[in-house]
Amino acid sequence: MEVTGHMPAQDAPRTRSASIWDVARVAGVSQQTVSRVINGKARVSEATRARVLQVIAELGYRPNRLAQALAGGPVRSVTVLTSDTALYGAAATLRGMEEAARTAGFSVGISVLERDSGQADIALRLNRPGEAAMVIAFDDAGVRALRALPADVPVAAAVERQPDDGPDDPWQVWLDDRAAAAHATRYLLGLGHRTVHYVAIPSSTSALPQRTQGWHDALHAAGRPVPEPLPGGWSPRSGYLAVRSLLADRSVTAVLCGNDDLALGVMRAAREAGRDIPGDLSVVGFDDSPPSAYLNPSLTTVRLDFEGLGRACFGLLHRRLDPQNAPAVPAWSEPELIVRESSGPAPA
Amino acid sequence: MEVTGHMPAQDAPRTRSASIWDVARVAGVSQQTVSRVINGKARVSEATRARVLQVIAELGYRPNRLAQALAGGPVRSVTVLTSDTALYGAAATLRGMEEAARTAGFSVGISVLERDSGQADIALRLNRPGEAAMVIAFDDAGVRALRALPADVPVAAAVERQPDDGPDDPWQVWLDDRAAAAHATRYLLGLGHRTVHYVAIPSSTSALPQRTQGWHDALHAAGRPVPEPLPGGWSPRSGYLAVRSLLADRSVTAVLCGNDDLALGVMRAAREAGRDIPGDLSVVGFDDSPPSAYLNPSLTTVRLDFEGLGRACFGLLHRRLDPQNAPAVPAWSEPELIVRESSGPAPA
DNA sequence: GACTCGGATGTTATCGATAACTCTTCTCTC
DNA sequence: GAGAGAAGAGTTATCGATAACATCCGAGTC
Repeated sequence: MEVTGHMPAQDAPRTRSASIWDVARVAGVSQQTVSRVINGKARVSEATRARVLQVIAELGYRPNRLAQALAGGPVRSVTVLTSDTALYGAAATLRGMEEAARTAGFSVGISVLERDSGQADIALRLNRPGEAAMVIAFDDAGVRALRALPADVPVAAAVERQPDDGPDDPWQVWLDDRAAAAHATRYLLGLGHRTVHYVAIPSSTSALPQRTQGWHDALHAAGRPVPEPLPGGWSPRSGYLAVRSLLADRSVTAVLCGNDDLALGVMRAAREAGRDIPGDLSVVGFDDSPPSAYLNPSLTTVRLDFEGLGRACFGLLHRRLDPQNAPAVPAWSEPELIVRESSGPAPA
Repeated sequence: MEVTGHMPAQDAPRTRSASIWDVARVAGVSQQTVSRVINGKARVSEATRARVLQVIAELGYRPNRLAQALAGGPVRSVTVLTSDTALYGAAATLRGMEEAARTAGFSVGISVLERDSGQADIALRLNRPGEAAMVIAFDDAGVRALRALPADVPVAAAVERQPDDGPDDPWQVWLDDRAAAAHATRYLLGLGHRTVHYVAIPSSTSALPQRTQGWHDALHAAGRPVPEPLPGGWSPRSGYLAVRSLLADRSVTAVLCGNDDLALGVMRAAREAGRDIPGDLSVVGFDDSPPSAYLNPSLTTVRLDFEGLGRACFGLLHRRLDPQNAPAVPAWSEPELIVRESSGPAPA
């Protein structure tokens, strides 16, 4: 049997909670007045407001969000579209979004994008046409979802790439991982490494990803040889496979990885190849995921403020939905290189 | 043809997507008939059904979930209440729940419980009174939320503890980590360790947690000394702090940890204490979180099927909501000890 | 042929809210 | 003192669906 709401009042359990009508009846006013009190939009006399608020408290009344939304009330719910939440970046961004949204009184929906999810069903993931959405578009699936969203959906997105081509989309936030990658690369060069190899995460665009670009620029600017980037996936295993054959070459002394998981795989490959870290080989990751400080050796990595990014993304959406009242978009931290044990001077 | 009553506005903006009325008008039937076709509950002639379906396709009509829910339609949305999703167990369970729910056509809401969130506001996290919920109750906050939910909320929960006291709640799923902890303990004893120390995760109940219990039982049954469990938190740091002073004692040769993060901290403490793993000290974790296979040394741990648990939890909820049509609750895997490099024979 | 029966549909009420409009009162000008 | 404004509160329409009830009509029964 399905759960229905159309129960006759007689034998309905008393559990059904108070509606705006109940409040109105008890308070001796019209339900519209109750609505006014709730929303604080229109003017209500102080006496009436107090009475209504008291009745609301007594009855434990709480507005039905569905009804509010249906009636065209202010948007108070967001759906987050994200791909694989097993990845640290996406998961942390989601946490930031959820926290900010919840704090602002929004309810948060979540819908995970399959790698092969078609564009057609994206809109179906929203509870109603025009519902607000946030997209975590760090990978291809996310970017496609963002593109596939109908134009009438108010959306804000956390994206991987700094859009330096095409018109700026004011409803996007990103981390400057291009500068961060360049910084990490210069750090390694500064330790005396002749060049730096790079294991890349999958790109979300056809263009050169920002991290790859930053790494490339730094090498180029320093006049160092630029090796071919090694294509990796998201997992430790893919990092392991990407560098396994490379590490036999002792001239490879520094590896920058597109994320910490790749670095984990690279460190294992190094162990198996008999390379000492950081004596023989320096490894630097990206993300500063929770385990990285406790790895053996602990991982030098670029800390990325995904949670802050997520909060900012919601802040942006909030302003888009309600420019008048939404608070300023919170700032998030710049990427920061965290130096730990896995990196050191180039071998003599 | 004349339609009375709920006639949609003539001059509605074109941007608004099709409603059931639009479909009805184009198909030349009443909106109730469209509703019948959508829900397939009542009988509709084959010709009419075909025509309506065609119009639905043409107009790209999709039912508004909010309106359906408000009108008392079948429940098609769930809110997941969970505490800190930064923890692997909760995050993986959430993934399983989301996947299963999405596959079944449910929309998924998520609300993260703060450590100190009061009981009063739990019901406020649901979009309407009586909305379905799932609770990830692996810790104290989750358990309290589960208790605080009003009785009229259809809920299923993933809990930490096997309820062997009190009446069985048929709407709960759990992993048998008691048996798993016992198994892991026996494994270590079998390697020749005199006893096994245990670093505990925080308890979700006042009673002895299942993992602690299983560890205790195994030691007791083998007639070994039972050391005091070491209270840990959830983080690597807490594991590090919990055992730092202990490891000076060379008679401590085996440590079982309540989760992999604790194990990570324990391994670092061991490194600093100059203890070799697994030569001097065996470390076993719990969860089989993604990095554990790539740690140095790779971590022996108990694999827990959190995703399967999450899927099962949704399956249970689905059956609760719709006993007639919901598919069978999917099975999930038993805990399994994954032996890797971090454990070995007791030192001579 | 009147009557019942049940399948196929249409009509109306309802869910719980908001928006737009209306209706009273007062107060303030001139 | 009459009309303009504005505050405070009520009425009605509407959002997009489902449930309950009403209606229509052809087939079978006696």
